[in-house]
Amino acid sequence: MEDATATTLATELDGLLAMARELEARVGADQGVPGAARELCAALAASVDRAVRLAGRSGNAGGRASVNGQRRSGRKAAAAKVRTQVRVASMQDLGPLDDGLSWRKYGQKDILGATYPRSYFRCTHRHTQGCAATKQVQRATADPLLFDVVYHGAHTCAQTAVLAGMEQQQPPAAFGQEPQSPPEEVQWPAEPVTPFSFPSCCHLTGSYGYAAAGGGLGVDMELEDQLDELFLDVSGIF
DNA sequence: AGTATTTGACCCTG
DNA sequence: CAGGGTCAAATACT
Repeated sequence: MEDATATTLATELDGLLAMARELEARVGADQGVPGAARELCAALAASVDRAVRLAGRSGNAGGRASVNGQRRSGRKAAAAKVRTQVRVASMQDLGPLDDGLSWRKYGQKDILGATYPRSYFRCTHRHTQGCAATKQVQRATADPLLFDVVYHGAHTCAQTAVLAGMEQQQPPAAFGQEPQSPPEEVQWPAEPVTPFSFPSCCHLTGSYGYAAAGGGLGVDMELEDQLDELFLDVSGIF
């Protein structure tokens, strides 16, 4: 009975942890970020990490269920859903849309009630490494400059390993010790200062009301609430 | 030539 | 039944 819930929770936490690490990495790489923000991000990552441990991945919280050859037939436990709102200064697809990972657009749908269509992205290495991460990007109806980015699932590809690993205490020379050790390329756009394309044109938005979402995004999760608070907090510091 | 994007159709869920 | 998500073929771009 509670197995499904536990599994879902573990999956959610997994996604949270990934995002926390990413956020921490971003903040840590940015020189213009106040120390308080970094501290908060570090605390966030630590807290999430602790939560993950507390949850105990006794279930099969490894990741995706099973990749059947045909269509998905029993998508029971929803994958981790993490919503992020990002505002960009220009309508170009830079900054928040490029979170350091390789995304491939696989679809676009016009959403009822929304002015702008929703784009569907999935990890480029899905066929290569079985990375089941997907994300949806949609412009807010009210603010065309405001993007709603929803992450589904967690990255299992090499890029995520590097992304999460570079922020760990592991020395930069230990890159060859990835858990999965993919023989593929593990290289980035090679940003000297900011590994993440986070130029000075994008900011996390503090205004996080549902009014901007056009009613299309209804993620009823307590985790999201907490995320909202966290992002609000971080945004306030920025 | 290979890869990423676009676009329409199909299928599943609420 | 309507809306939303994914697939797959075609097209565009590098």
